[in-house]
Amino acid sequence: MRKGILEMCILGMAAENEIYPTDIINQLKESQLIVVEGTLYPILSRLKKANLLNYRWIESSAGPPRKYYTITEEGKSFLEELNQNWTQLVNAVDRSTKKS
Amino acid sequence: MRKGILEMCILGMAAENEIYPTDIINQLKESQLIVVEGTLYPILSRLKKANLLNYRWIESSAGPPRKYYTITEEGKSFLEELNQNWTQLVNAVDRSTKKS
DNA sequence: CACAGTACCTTGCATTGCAAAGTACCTTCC
DNA sequence: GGAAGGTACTTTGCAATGCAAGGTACTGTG
Repeated sequence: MRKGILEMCILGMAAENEIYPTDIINQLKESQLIVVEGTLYPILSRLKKANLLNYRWIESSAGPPRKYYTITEEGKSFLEELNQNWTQLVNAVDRSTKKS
Repeated sequence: MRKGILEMCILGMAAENEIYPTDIINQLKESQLIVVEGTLYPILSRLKKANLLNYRWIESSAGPPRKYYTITEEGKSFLEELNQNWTQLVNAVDRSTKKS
């Protein structure tokens, strides 16, 4: 019902820039969405397995290499769907709570 | 994280009118929030057990008696909290998706 | 080489939502 | 008055989601 909110945010980020997990967590935190590793990694694996994301290893200047994720074409259309669902949910909740 | 969206809607309804389950389902459906019995009844039991809702039996003019629910004082403050959480979530998702 | 820092991954649990099936009451109609 | 059908409430078992906690592995520094 209220499925895929985090997926939506993550796919959205990957749609804009090639991005790696720690960065995703930090960006979400900036937006006040606290997400931890144990939440994020399973989502990324799921999205990869579903062909919505791809990744490649890129070496870091300081530290171990990182998995940089990018969105696939399939991911883009799924993202649109999620965006629509989200908008509908917000509207529906709005209607249901603002009803005098 | 995105907890209590349905709870919020249901508590919100009970805060306005004494209401019974089938009515809740219908009103939510009008707002485009599809909720089925298997979802609703456990929530109502939970809210009752947590002292956020009360109910009383009222006989129907046609059919079996109904459980009419009302919100408690405790429920009202919890509802405010849920409303705040919801607003924050909407803002957070908004920030995270509309970036650049 | 030991240590600290960064990054990735897994396991097990609690919560949430749903499909499906079940129980009980009430009215209608023959 | 009893069968049928509608309304209402309830339970069970499953799938998905999010998280805490713990674990592995790579890299630079002293």
